[in-house]
Amino acid sequence: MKKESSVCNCVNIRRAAQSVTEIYDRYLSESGLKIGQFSMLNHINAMSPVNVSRLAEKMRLDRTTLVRGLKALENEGYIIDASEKGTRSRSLALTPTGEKALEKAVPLWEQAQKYLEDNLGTDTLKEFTSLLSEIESLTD
Amino acid sequence: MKKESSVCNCVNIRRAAQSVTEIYDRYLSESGLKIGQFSMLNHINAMSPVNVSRLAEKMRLDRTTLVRGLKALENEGYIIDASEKGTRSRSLALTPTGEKALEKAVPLWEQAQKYLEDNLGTDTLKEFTSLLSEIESLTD
DNA sequence: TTCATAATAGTGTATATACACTATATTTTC
DNA sequence: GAAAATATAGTGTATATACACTATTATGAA
Repeated sequence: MKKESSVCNCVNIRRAAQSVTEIYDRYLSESGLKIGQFSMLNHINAMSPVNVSRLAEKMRLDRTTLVRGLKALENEGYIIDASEKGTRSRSLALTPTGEKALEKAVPLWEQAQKYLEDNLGTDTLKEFTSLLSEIESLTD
Repeated sequence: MKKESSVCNCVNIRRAAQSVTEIYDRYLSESGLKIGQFSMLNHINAMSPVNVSRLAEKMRLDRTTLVRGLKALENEGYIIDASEKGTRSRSLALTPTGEKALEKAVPLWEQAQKYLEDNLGTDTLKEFTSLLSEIESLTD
């Protein structure tokens, strides 16, 4: 009982993205992070201290998407905002707890990356990445 | 100022899926439908009368995802549930309003399909589709 | 220095997605 | 026919995503 692709390219890529998300989340599950949270922590780690707008720009996500995602990370104690009261721009950075979670997650993320590379083949994955980049550029 | 791909394959495909969604939603905007709603209406049209479980299976979406999406379509008067009171299984079908919306949306969706084909090239799009299918099969 | 403009952050609302769980109808089996 | 098993639907909660809008700080110009 083979499942056919949809005729709709949009539905197809959305389903594939969901599958990949599922794979990454499964690998990351031990760390307690979802791939989106891993990505946020990773970027904050590299950019700290960073404000929401710069982070959103770098991650190419809408700023308001990030506002919500960051809230969960703050509640879990993975990040802090070191900006002074009365100032507008935030100063986000990892807490030691956040650093630990990230350290634990990195090798799991690498396993997920390897899984995809092993299953698609290095060259295919490269082509695929290139195509994704091309597609993304359609809406710039 | 070229934007690099992320090293993370998951982030990359999620962004690309978002871009494609944006393209389709823009083409569909005149119809008042989002691509997800278009897809639901399309499937219901082809399968009616249909219950939520069979629809979810066909669309390869979680059933509970659909429950929420269908609510909006019902509120807008695009679909009705013709099942009798006290029964469990639903009997979903388009209303005349839903049919009109779908008819209006189909050519817009075709334009979006064409846009993607024109911009990626027919062969590339075919390869891409095949890759997406392969990726989706990783989580079966 | 004040007032207009920029930058920055956050909320409300909407769609998209799934998992764990509950609730009820339907079917099967003894 | 009653109990067990299965099918079906729905809710609560969580993440992911963006747009329209509001609010407030920071900056630049007159």
